[in-house]
Amino acid sequence: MILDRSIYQKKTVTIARELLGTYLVHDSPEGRTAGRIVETEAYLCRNDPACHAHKGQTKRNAVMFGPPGHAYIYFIYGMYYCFNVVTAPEGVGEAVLVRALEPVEGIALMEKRRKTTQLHNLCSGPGKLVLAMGMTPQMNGWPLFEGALTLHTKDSFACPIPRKSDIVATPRIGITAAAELPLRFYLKGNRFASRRCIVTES
DNA sequence: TGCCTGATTGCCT
DNA sequence: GGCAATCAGGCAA
Repeated sequence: MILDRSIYQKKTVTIARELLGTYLVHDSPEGRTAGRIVETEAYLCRNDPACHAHKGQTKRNAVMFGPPGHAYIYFIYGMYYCFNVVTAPEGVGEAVLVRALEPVEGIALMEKRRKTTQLHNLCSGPGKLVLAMGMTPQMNGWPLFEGALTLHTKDSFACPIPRKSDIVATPRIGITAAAELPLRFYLKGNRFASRRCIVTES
C-alpha cells in the first residue's frame, strides 16, 4: 500500500524517523526494485547551514521549495546522485535524505546495476541506492504517492516493523556545517545501513 | 581494519 | 574558481 499523502504534512524530523521501515519501490522498464529504508537524515530550513535550502531558493534546490512528498534528486561530487523526500509546506525548503536501503525485491537487477553481488553493499549509501534502484535525475520533482517511483507502508513486505526504541539518532555524515546536530536516524544493528553507520554501531 | 586520495562536473559566489 | 549530503581502491599495519 502506498504511503498516504498526509504523512508529508508532519514535521521533517518526524518524517525522517517514520520513513525508517517503509519501502521505496521503483517500477522501471527493466523490472521492479524495492528496498526497505533503514537510514535517513533530516535537512531543515532554519538554523541548519548544511541544508541546500538554507541560503534560499536557487535553480539547483528549487524542488525542495515545492510541495512535499516529491523526489529531490541532486548531483554531487561530479559522479553521484542523492535521493531525498521533500518535506515541509510549499515555499519552506526542507527534505529527508535517504541514505541506505535493505534490498527486498529485484535484487538481481540491483546487482546488475551496481556490478556487485554483495547484498549488503548494494544500497548501503546514498549514491549506491540511487544506482541500484535505477533512479535518474529526470525523476527530480516526481511525486512519491503515485507513478513509477513510490513509497510504501511498513507492512508492504515481510520485514519486521521497527519500534521507536530501534531508532538511533546521531550526527549527519559528510557535512562540515552544523555537523553536531543529531539529525541522522538509522535502525539499530541493521547491517544494510551505510558503512560509517555500522562502525558507529559497534 | 582503517585511513587517505583520486575521480569528475555542475552550481553558486 | 572553489567546493560538494560520495565511493572504490590502494596502501600501511
